[in-house]
Amino acid sequence: MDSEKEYLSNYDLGDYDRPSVTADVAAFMVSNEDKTGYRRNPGNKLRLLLVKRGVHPFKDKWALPGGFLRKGETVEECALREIRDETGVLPVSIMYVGVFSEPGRDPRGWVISNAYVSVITEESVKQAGDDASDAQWFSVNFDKCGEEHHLTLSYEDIVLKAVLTEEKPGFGRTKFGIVDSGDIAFDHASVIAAALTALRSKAKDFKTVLDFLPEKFTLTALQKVQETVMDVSLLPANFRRMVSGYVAATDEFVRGDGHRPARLYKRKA
Amino acid sequence: MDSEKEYLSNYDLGDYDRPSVTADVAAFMVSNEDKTGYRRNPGNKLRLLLVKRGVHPFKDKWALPGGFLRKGETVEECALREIRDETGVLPVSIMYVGVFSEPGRDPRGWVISNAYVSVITEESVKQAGDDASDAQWFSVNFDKCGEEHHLTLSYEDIVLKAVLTEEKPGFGRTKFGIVDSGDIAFDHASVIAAALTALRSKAKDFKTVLDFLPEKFTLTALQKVQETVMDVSLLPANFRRMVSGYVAATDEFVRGDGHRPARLYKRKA
DNA sequence: TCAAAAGTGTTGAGTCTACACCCATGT
DNA sequence: ACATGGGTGTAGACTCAACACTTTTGA
Repeated sequence: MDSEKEYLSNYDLGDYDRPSVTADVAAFMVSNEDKTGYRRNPGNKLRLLLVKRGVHPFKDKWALPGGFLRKGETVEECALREIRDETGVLPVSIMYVGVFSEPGRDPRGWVISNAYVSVITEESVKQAGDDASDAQWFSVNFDKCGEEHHLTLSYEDIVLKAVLTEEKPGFGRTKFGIVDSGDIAFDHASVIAAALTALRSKAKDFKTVLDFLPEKFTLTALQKVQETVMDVSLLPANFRRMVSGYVAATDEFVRGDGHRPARLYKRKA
Repeated sequence: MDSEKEYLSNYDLGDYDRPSVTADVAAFMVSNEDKTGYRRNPGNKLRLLLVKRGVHPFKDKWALPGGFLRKGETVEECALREIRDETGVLPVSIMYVGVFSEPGRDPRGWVISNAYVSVITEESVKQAGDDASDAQWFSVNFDKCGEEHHLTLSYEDIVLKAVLTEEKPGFGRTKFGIVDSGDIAFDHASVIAAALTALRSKAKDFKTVLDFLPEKFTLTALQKVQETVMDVSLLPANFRRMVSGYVAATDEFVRGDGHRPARLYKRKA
């Protein structure tokens, strides 16, 4: 058959040079920090999962969890597999960020990376247990100082400080150029910046914010999460009204905090 | 040196099976159709560039322009190269849509595709000339009928009708499943739907709409473009006020249309 | 003169922000 | 008693859709 012959002769994909493809995941969590005052509410911290590389290149540097795409799976399935292998939990939600294909971004050769943002609840991380000491949740700070963006990731005495520049490639999309990678492996400082920017943009929608929280939660907890992720400050009165369409009240309360008990809410159907 | 040895021995990318990577571009244009009435403004049509495949698979079917990623270029550079080769013009803007990696989406083997949306002015297309008869601008209709989405692409007597379902993969992102590909090659019906959805979402921003227009334009032309892209109807009075922050008036006017001359505007600095 | 489109003004409905205020609790 | 957070009410600012209206032209 002519069509079959031509198909096989003209479209042997083996003729072409092919890149390696990876999925890298920026997995975020909002952690309750210890109370500071004797009846103050706990502060929250935005945390990001990094793994210490055990092999070259970038041996002993910190990197986003990720790995090579396997035949028979989608890029998203690859991302989910990688994050499950690192944390033992399946993320509540996962969102595509973009593709990173600049030549030379990986010293091993021609590697293009697909970045994802993932949101994980603190609860499920605690349940899964923290077996691997080469995977840690770093607290995140990302601020704009003039033209430069400063990304600071810290875990105990480890502090990674990256300096980035914002590049507007014509369309709405924002890319980040690396001025100083701050000892973060590959171009992952740039990937983290893009992922966090995408997450902050999505976190204007309460549905995204709800993915950070367990089944039942107080409205103040919800507010603190949005404030932490987006790095803003909100008035409680207005926050409650805005969120009211997304949550349903339960008849349970949280007592014992030295003030009026807070009602627990859950996601609306 | 130990690190160098380990580097080379452990990270030979040739050990792994690798996919072929492509960039496909949904290039949109807004065309001025012939006037209907004797002093009516022209209607606009949203058009999409498709190319007729000359080889198997999907020989003689219509597909998005695109091609394989080459070593040493980014995915975006690949997309720009492909669209330039098909149209002879460089798009005003190009936006990343997403990655398509479902196994089996390409009968030639393991191929993952990166989709882009691109916006091209009618002017520049006319200048470049329409040499290749295997590349044509199809008018686009994309409507939601109950649960189904109908994508209709037509050029002269050629009509491609695809039927799609909307899949919400948890996050805000929308994916489209193919019920009937309507003789569109590969999974490009799904890619087109995703690209158009992304474009419509971006077209709420006037900066995106301005990319469809030449340097100087009337506010009514601008309004028609937004209405065409987003498939909505707007009140002129309100549109003018909303857009006023994005445009600057010139002292030129368009005369000879049987009504009051319209002032020409340009993009604001 | 008249239809068509260009362009301006205004009104009322709704939304958002900031603030004032009361409630309930554990120490 | 009182600090603390939970929770409600509301006045003023602001935004926006709808509509009324005037202007300018070519046929």
